[in-house]
Formats: sequence, structure tokens, C-alpha cells
Amino acid sequence: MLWPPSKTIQIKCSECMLGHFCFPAQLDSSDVLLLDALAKERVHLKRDEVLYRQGDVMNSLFSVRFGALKTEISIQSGQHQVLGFHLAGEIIGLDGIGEDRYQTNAIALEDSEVCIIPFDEFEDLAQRVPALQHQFRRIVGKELSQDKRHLLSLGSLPAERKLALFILNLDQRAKARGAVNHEFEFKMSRADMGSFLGITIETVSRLVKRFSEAGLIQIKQRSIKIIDIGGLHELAGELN
Amino acid sequence: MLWPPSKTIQIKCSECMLGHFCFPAQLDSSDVLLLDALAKERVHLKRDEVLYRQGDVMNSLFSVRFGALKTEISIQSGQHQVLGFHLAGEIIGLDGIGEDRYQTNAIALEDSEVCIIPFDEFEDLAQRVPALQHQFRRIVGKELSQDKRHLLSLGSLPAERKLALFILNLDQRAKARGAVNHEFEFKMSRADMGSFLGITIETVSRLVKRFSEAGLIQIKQRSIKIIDIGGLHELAGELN
DNA sequence: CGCTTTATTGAGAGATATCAATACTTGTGG
DNA sequence: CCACAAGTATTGATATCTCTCAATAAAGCG
Repeated sequence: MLWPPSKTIQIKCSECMLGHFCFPAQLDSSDVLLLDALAKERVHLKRDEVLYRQGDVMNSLFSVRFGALKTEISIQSGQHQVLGFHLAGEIIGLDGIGEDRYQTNAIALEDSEVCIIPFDEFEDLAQRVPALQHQFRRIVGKELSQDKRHLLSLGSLPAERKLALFILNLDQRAKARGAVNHEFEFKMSRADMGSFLGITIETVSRLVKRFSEAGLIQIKQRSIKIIDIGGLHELAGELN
Repeated sequence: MLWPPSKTIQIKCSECMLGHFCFPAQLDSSDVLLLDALAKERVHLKRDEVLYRQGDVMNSLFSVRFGALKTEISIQSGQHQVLGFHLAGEIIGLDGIGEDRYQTNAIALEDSEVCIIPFDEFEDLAQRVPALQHQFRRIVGKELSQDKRHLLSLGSLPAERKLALFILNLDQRAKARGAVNHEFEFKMSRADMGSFLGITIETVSRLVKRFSEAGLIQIKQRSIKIIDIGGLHELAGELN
């Protein structure tokens, strides 16, 4: 199956602004040059376009160059669960490394571009370059940790705390990407937020309103500005 | 810090009955011999003894030789969430590979023994033995997939379905370990089950009773026999 | 601009939690 | 080996959070 959108070939890892977040992080520049040979291709996705589907044979990892994606898992009976949101510099496709097939759908939340890292080539290289292997392990481990914290959130916390933690997490990631004054945009719909948090969109809406009325945040559609970050942390009960 | 319990040195991976489940699975026997040199030590744990704690520096992986453990994560505010139950042949400690510290507590549910795999030595070996690297990837990937399915369960399913899926999952693993007639023992308390499933022990109790009255299972304390496995699958809405 | 999608708001219902009491196990020490 | 204590599980009554259903409002898109 060909990619729905066209591939482009351009910027090298060694010249990419995202090095700090992405695979190159913590690698020697000599090692990053090796990556250049791998991540040659990129895909552009429009909103709602699918990068890969649950069940597809896993042959690549991807790193988000710009934009935002979500991953979600679903079962026959129709249920589906949003598992994560993925911003510039983040690696996706790791859910395929156990079974050789992706376990999730990855879908663009807005116009996005991702770098394609052919996995068998990557493996070969990693086998020869310990630093790369190590970096891969860190990235996988990060995802594992994240999922485990997410499990705590879904299993043990009331909706209010889940939402507070979610906002704080996005804030942190937005800040790392240059956002200031705790102001950023939600790239996902209320439905996606709700699914991610294990609550309904109505509950999301009501909680957002409550936070807003409590003076914790200011909301206008999908724009948010955190007013009282201490208050939010308190509400969240700390986790991060 | 020394291990609370004493270490023992004995059986080699190449001679272990568990090879089929454990690390050796799918490895050439020559490669398994290499593992022998690594997994030399074992720890015996009594019920409630802690194998490692959240925050401890991660320097080993472990494989369960016999017995059963749980892993759980907790936060300041007291909440804690059981993340998994681990039976013979299963690898634990992977949650530490991202941050170099374990992200969870691992606690014995009954008298258990685990093999210690020093992680730096393991890494060295894996760097030289691609098959081992590959196997490690599979194992990590499996855990990632599992966690993602667990997230769906916690986020999107009603208690009844969560419990049905849980029972079916345990049944499958018990069967793989030699159980017959869909009869096996819960190694964990109702509290642990509840935490794992994101419901209270009272709800667990009531659902178990309901399943029992519906003729799906027979329960006596922590022993269970599945009577109508089709019915359970139906209730679960399929996922596995 | 109108139409479709997305988000908000309200009223009511329901699943699960909480609180409380009882019953059952398990382990320990006499 | 029994008896008691401590931990664990069951059961019931009630409360509550969150969902569901329904209507409205706002935004994004062609």
C-alpha cells in the first residue's frame, strides 16, 4: 500500500531544528550523521489523514516534524480509546515493536509532517552504534513510563484531577516547544480529550468551565491560558 | 542496599523449564548458553516482600521463576494503581529502562523466586548478539501492547467487561502454564484486582457473584473455574 | 452565508463508590 | 490442635459522580 499523501525528501537530521527533542537528542554529532542516511523520507498529512492503522505491518518508526497526531486503539465492539497525542519531535510507531504490527491507529490532528525511519535499517544501524541503541531504549522506556502513569490516571483518579494533570502535561510540552505565559492551543477535539481521559465530552466541557470559573484557566475554544498554575497543580494532586 | 532475602545460585537458563516463556524463547540454544553467564543469581521472596521500589536505580531485569508478583505505581497523594500481575517466565523491571529508575514497585503475591539479569551486562551482550537484542525488543514491545490494551480497558469499558476480560486473560496464562479445565487460582487479593481494574473491591465482589449466579464461573475464595467460556467472551465483547 | 461539525448547557438516570456491618480465612501462640 | 486475632471478603443501604439523552449555541467550512 502506498502512502496516501506524497513523500518528500529534504532536511537531514543533522540539520533539523528538532534534534533536541527527537532521536538525535544526546547523540554525538557523528552519530546523528548516520541517522541522516535513514530518515530520508517524510510524509505530509492533512487533518484526519491516517499515518498507519492498527494491524498494518510495522516497517517504520516515525518522528513528528511539525503538527500533531493522536494514536488510538479500538476493538470490534466499536469502543475506541485515544492513547496519546504526539507533538513535534516525538517518536511514534513504537507500539508495533512487539508484534511486528501496529497496535494503534495514528491520525493527524492538523496538517503535519512526519519523518519516516525504516525500521529494519534502523535496527541494523543500532546494532552497530551502541549510542543509537541506547537512545532507542530511552525512547521506548519513556513511552512505557508514560503509559503507566496514564494507567494510574485512568484507573484511580476522579475526572477533575485527570483533566488538571492533562492540562499541566500539555503545558509542559508546549513550553518545551517555545510557548510562553502558559498559553497554548489544544490540537484535539473535546471528544479526543474525553476519550484520552476516560470521560465524556460533556464532562470535559463542564470541568473546563469549572476550572475557568475558579480562575485557574482562561479558555476560548481550543486556546487555553493557565492563570493559576499552582492551583492546577494542587488540584492535580501532583504526579508529574 | 542488599537484598532483604538471600540470593541463590543455581539452574542455568539453558536447563530451565521455563525457557519457552522466558527470555530464551525463540533463541538458538547457542545464544541461550550466553544467557547462562548472565542470569546466575536468583532471589527468593516471601509474600509481600518487595523486589524493587519505585525510584530505585534500575540495574537489573528480573524473570519470574516461580510464584507471582504484582507491579504498582503510586503518587504522593496516596493513590496507587496496580499495573500488572507477573507469572512464571515473565520479565519485570522493564519500566526502568527509560529513566534508569524503576517506575513501579514490584511485590511478591506469594512465595516466589526471580532470576536476576544485570542490565549493563545484558546490554553488552545484546549489543553483540542480535538475536538477543531482537528478543529484548519483542519483550518490551509486548509490554507496551499490553499496557495499551489495559488503557482501553480502564478508559472505555464498564466494570463487567473489565472483569470478564481480566478473568479470560488470567485463564489464558494459566492454561499456557499447564492449567486444565479452565481452573486456576487468583494469586492476588480482591483489592489488587480492583485496583488493577479501576474498580472497588465491593464491585469486584458483586460482579464475581453475578458471574457466578449467571453460571459463567464457579468461585470458591481465590479458586475459579470457568464454566461458560463462550459466555464470558461474549460479555467481554472480545478483545484478546 | 448557510450547512455541518463541534461544543456547551440542562435535566434526569444509572453505574459505581462509599459507608457500615457481618462473615469468612488465615495465621499465630498457647 | 484449638482459639483468638487480624486480615480479607461479602453483603446491604445510600450517596454521588459521571453518563445519557436532548436541546441549543457556536465555529469552521465550502
